[in-house]
Amino acid sequence: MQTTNNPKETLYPHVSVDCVLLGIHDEQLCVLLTERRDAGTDRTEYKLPGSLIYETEDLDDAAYRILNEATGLKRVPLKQFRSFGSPRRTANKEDVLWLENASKLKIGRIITVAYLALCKVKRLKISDRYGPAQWTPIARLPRLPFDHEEIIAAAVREIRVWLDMEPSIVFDYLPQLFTVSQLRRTYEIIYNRNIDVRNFHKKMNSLGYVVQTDETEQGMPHRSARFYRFDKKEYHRMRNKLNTI
Amino acid sequence: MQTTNNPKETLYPHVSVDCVLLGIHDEQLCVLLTERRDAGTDRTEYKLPGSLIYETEDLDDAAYRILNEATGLKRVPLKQFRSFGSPRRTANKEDVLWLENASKLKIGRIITVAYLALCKVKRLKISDRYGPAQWTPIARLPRLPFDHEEIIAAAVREIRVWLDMEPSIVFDYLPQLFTVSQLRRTYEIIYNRNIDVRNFHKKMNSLGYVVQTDETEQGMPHRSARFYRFDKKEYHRMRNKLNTI
DNA sequence: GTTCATTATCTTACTTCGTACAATATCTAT
DNA sequence: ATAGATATTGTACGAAGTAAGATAATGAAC
Repeated sequence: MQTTNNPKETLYPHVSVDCVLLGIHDEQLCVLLTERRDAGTDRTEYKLPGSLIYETEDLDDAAYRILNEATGLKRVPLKQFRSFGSPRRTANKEDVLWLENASKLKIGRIITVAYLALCKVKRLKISDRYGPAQWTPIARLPRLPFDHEEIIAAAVREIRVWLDMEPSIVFDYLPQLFTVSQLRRTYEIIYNRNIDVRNFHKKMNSLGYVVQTDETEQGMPHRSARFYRFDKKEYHRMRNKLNTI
Repeated sequence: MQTTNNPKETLYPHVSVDCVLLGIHDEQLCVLLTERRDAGTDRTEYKLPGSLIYETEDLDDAAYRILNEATGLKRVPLKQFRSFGSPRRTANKEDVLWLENASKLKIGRIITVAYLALCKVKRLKISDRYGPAQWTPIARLPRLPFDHEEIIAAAVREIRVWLDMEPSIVFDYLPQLFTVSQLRRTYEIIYNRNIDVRNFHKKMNSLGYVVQTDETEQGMPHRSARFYRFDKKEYHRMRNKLNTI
């Protein structure tokens, strides 16, 4: 491990960015965890995808870099939602050793800026930086390093507020054409509560930016459902109108 | 200025906390700015109260320290609302020079975690750390260092969202006993729009946690207004009930 | 091909909340 | 007593959320 003889260095906190990438798999809200490659032990451990920021990198840029390294995606809406900087974050020596090993830096303390996204990944990429990634239900998280469990809990609370204020993020997540059921199930899983089918229909029709198509879902063992699409132009038109009042 | 010979040091970003302390003065939303003590020039310049975090200090603790240093207050609700870390924050050499002078550190880059509060200050304290502080209308800000103007703009947007979700913060700001007009004017100034007097009355009465007292405002050149008080217990009872649904 | 299970879609009634809007009451100063 | 100022109060409408029943379409089972 590379260290330095200058004891002053530990004065400076390190700054990292962690991404809480949420998705739905097997009807469950999941978070993308990456394998922590630890030469020392043979246990498989997981962590949030994240990294120390580069020397001249904006926080948002670091978040998009991490998103891309972990998933291959580029244009998913990412939201900064909180920074975590308790000195006790690095209380666990094992976590610090791992990070020093990975970063080749002497680590005294780390402040992390946490980002959040709702994203779909077709094939999980095995990136250069991270080991294999895995979608893990938030209800069944393994033990995680640092305060990653707290960060994930905060992200789950936050995405509900975000979705309330910016409904478009759910359409980045869904396919171009989707049924009312798909949209409703997505909401149900994110908010972890049941939504009345009929009222949801009415609500969706009243929005104005979710529009019918002529296509229907085929091959289902019941009445086929109509496909809808998200009208991005209309959405932004309505949103601008709101902001000018 | 104390520097170091180790060029590696510039690798590490510095981390600071800045506080956007909002208050109302002369019917205007104001932010508390502290004088930037700059030996070099004789201009008076202002900045947000803030400081580099101490070596083993939590972010929230740093924010409360800064609040206390700038105002003498201790228990005001403070909310972390965003971190700012663009490398261009330190594009202005003058700002960097000032900070290096003040901190006795070589500054390459600073990431700042911004906090927000609504607070009333009886007498502005002249702290050891800061020069004289001043309440400045957000509509008439002077030129500010770094990206402090952007931070303040974000804080003003944020406090409206915060107040929507946590109405209690406005009662920490008002006196124990307040009139409907005082409450309404506070809202009007924070949201920068007029609110119908009658509808506001009705709304306030429906809340349940704003209760009448028998006292009235005296010495006004018009009909005396009734004093109300904030029922903290009832507020938290209702809030807990909401969370369990 | 009739029935059944299942989901989709449409509808209606009720409640809650926000909003628009004007007259009367009370206090001080003169 | 009057003027000037602010406090207090009620009603009607429409929008949006909620609860709940009826009908439609489809594949599967028989």
